[in-house]
Amino acid sequence: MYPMSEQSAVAERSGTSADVDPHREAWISLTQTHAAVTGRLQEALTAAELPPLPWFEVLATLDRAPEQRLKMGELAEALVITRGGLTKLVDRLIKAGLLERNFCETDRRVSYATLLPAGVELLEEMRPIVRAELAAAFSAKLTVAQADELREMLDSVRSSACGMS
Amino acid sequence: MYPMSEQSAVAERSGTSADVDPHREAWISLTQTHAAVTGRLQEALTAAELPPLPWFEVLATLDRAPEQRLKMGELAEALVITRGGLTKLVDRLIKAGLLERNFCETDRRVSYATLLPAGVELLEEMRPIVRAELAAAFSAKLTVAQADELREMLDSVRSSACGMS
DNA sequence: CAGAGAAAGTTTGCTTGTCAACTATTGTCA
DNA sequence: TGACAATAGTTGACAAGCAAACTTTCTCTG
Repeated sequence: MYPMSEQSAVAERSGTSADVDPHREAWISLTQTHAAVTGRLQEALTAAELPPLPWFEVLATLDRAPEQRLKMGELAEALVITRGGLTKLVDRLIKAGLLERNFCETDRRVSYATLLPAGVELLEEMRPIVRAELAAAFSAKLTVAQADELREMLDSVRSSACGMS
Repeated sequence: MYPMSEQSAVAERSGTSADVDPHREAWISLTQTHAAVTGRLQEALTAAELPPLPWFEVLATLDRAPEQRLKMGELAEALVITRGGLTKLVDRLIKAGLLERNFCETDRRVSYATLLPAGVELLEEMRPIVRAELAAAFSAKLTVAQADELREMLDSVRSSACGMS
């Protein structure tokens, strides 16, 4: 990915400040890895003529939820996107017949996004592709235990990032 | 972040397939952590009335490069964005007087994005904010050694993801 | 050397998500 | 109770990035 022949030159510049901040290095890796894996997943889904990755995230998140439904706010938080963004995203999935919007009786402000059978069906179709790509990316060089360790570290960082906003 | 009171219910749904795939769990953590930290960085930069995060990434990447300049293609790859996307991004930075576009003598197809003094200046202004946010997110619960370990794991995953495209 | 093909960048059209404003409902407390 | 604040969600305008088509330049082969 990187031009390896120039890597050392890139890294050894006489920078303006004391170089190689381990946090920044870790952050760069996080960013690039996220982008790389996301790209691969997208690519695989497109190649299989399936909907884009955010659709999968919605379906998978709802599938794991208690009644296969979630408040819009909860779903937005789980996907880490804006509420406004989620409204439109859900609109698209509803238009595709995968989801349904329900309104709460006790609190008429809240609305639920509910998974429909067609959504489950599509999810089952997308899952193997996603699973295969993730397996290729993760288990190629990481054991299951390491993957778990990775997850724990990431969760630590996330909790730090979320806590003090 | 998650509604903890319902977490067990969410996790223990009688799913359609054998639940808790460690890879998927790790991937979810990766996604959410990335989004959370990115959000915090954005927020901090906006609060300081500074340009958005992608601008910092461009400046920081060029600053580390040999002559403080990079081919458009190399830069796009380092930032993991499309070349088309980078063209516009660089256009904006040039319009802001932070970068300069140079053309190669020996190969007139390539063009370089070169950091200008104003860009270095702005970078120095942004760096402490970014550094502080990353420190808050990472060093709160991770030692330096752990951060390094995290980076290594992420790099493994990235190399797997990049290798077979 | 000519011409097909590859490579580097840019441009165009479109999708997607964010931000801020807005509506509607609920909670609070004086 | 009644007004004011808080919460949930939606909407509209806008910005940012992607995909694909296109231009230019280089490379390689016959």
